[in-house]
Amino acid sequence: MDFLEGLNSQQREAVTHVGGPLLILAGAGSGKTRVITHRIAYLIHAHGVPPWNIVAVTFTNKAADEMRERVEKLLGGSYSLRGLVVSTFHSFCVRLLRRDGARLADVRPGFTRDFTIYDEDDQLAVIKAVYRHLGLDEKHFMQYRAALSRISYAKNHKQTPDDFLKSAKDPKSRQLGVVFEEYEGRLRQANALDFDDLLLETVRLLQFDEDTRRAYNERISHLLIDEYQDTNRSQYELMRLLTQTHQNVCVVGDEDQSIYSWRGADIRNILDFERDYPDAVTIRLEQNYRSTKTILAAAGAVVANNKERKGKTLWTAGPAGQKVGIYQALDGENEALFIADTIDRLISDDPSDRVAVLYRTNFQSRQIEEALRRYGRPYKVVGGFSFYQRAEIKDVLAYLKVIVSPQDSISLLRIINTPARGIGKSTVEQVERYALEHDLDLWQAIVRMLEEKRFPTRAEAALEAFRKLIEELREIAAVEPVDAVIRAVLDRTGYLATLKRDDSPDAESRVENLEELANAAAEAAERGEGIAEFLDHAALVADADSVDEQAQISLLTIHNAKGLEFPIVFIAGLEEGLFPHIRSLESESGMEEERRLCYVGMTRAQKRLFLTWARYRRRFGGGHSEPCIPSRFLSEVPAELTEALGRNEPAEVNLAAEQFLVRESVRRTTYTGKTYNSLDNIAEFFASRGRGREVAPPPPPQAKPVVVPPPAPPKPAARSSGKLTTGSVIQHPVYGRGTVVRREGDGEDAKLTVSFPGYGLKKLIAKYAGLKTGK
DNA sequence: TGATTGTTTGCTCCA
DNA sequence: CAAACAATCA
Repeated sequence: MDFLEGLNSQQREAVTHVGGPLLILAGAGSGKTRVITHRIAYLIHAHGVPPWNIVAVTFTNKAADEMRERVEKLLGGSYSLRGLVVSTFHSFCVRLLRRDGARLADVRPGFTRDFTIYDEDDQLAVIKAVYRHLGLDEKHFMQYRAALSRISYAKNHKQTPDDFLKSAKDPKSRQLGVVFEEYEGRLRQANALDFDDLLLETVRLLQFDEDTRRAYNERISHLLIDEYQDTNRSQYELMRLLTQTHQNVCVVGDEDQSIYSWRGADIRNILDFERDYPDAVTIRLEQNYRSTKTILAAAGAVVANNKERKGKTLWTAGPAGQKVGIYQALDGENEALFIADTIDRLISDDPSDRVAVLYRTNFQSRQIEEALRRYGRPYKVVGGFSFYQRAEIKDVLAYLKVIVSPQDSISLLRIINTPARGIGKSTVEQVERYALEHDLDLWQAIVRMLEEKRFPTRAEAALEAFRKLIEELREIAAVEPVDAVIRAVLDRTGYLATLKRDDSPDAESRVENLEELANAAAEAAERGEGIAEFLDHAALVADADSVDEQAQISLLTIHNAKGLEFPIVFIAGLEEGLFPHIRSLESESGMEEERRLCYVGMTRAQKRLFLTWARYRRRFGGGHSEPCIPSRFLSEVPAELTEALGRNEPAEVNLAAEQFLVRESVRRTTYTGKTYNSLDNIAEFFASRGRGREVAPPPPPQAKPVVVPPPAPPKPAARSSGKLTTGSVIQHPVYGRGTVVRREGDGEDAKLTVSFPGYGLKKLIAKYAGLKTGK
């Protein structure tokens, strides 16, 4: 096994330098994932390091899975990788706390290893409750999110509510200190940890509990940390605490790609590594294997405007490539149409090219999605509104949380009257008041109040039924696997029945989502996961984990694009106030971070890069357009590396020349219904549009629109749907060819489960999906 | 109590 | 425009 083959000399050095701290400064596209995976394989193979002595930390779960697979592949199956830990910091901490966290109770009273994880929505619910209790409101005091971010900042800087109160000078800060205090109190009472706590409490445990610390130090002989530039203070301390015995820590990062300071990432961690570990060896990877010379030079010129950096020069042996395309659109719609039109042409030329459309904020995806739909081009959106954020999913998960941890009052509040079971606002308030007075969690309060017969008869019956329900579910949970528990929740709470009674398309998709959740649970159960692990997974999945690298067109924020590469990249919305974002304009450091973000975005491109901006953009859906100033980043790209598209070169793209004409036709065809943000919903999209309406046949799919094609309407219902049986091959307007794997019902109303290569299983209603029998 | 309607207000980025 | 909240009515 030769792990050094195909590596350049710096990469080799990074792989083979063993013993002592190592800092790898890896520029964009310099093959750092490759270095890490090869290094792990090398440690195991050449140095006989047992896999269970190695811990590698990555930024996303997906990156972790991939890294593991790549190491496995490198070692060619001749080693078992049992015990090798590759995960995110957060997953690592959760596992550590669940396994060895019992003694944390000594420093965090009430803590048990069954703790719940509070995500941002839960945190918001806590803050809202605290505000309500203190008689504060968002308008006169502070926005919920602002308060949360201040609290998070304080926590990450090792401030307790007490410290905070002591250092508070003005009344507002003092008030916030009280909010902070109560926020922490409520989390403790619920035995819940927020995302900050997961890291912080692990640090505290390791500091306080010498046995655990020693055990982990002995076990971990080699620690590797990816994306080191985005670690925060607790992650840094964790690294220090875990490398006390062996100092074999290898960190890989690039200060030019630090884009998470708002999450506490501290760029000093990487800038000061050599000071923290005086015997550290530093290796620079400066050869880029990803982008063309032009793209690299353009991105480098932008980031060169930053002052806070070590400074490095990336070079590539690759071709010069085409110039960076810059397009000035009239407005957001026109920008989206330009992007869709250009993608359509590029993909028609070379279907193997994958394209990414990157943007600063999620809301920008909407218009681009609409434009792509009009061109009939399937796409995948990463992030935005994720599966686990949907109300129905959160509801069911809240039931699970309450089942596992009765103290979890936030989840309890969520489900106490969902579906409606006669426990109204006033009853809930009564319970809350009682709980507060007697220092109980809500569940305890309910039980006690029932015993003391404190409710009017109607409320009492409802609450008694609720208590029974939860207790029954708990009994089921004690013996049954997760998926069975979810089924029980869906059935016994009447949740599913309530949804099924509702015949809106919305309710229908909710049922499907729940179906999906149950499937996911069944898979988890097969892997031997319990409820707690399933919940952990749901809490720790990231948007970026859902990236589909096969997708031909991906829409995602630049943040989510970190670590990825695409042959063709568009960055949309390069306007002052949007990118750089308005909230970063005030401070120099905020500005520099935006610039790094721009650098990250640009360096995702392998062959072709387009930067677009709009002269007018609407802030809110219905409002009027506001004029925009082109982003400063556009002018930081040297003019000789760019070419203006549209306006001056109608041959290149016809849209600009016809801008106003385009707008006319766009106005007529704009779809004003619900927004859909993922490919999964496209079938539904077509379905709801086709309902009860006469529609013209769609344009031929491959037609090259000169200006803007009419929206691709759904194809008329296939008359032949009666013939569709298991095994039939059909043609879908979006997913292409697929095979029917299951059928429920007959004729036009038949529900089909179809397997589409590249998209997986999709459930379709024959009548609405616009299917044709394929050849 | 709970569903329906009316009104307001708002857009970072994310594990 | 659309979610979130408030107010109103059954």
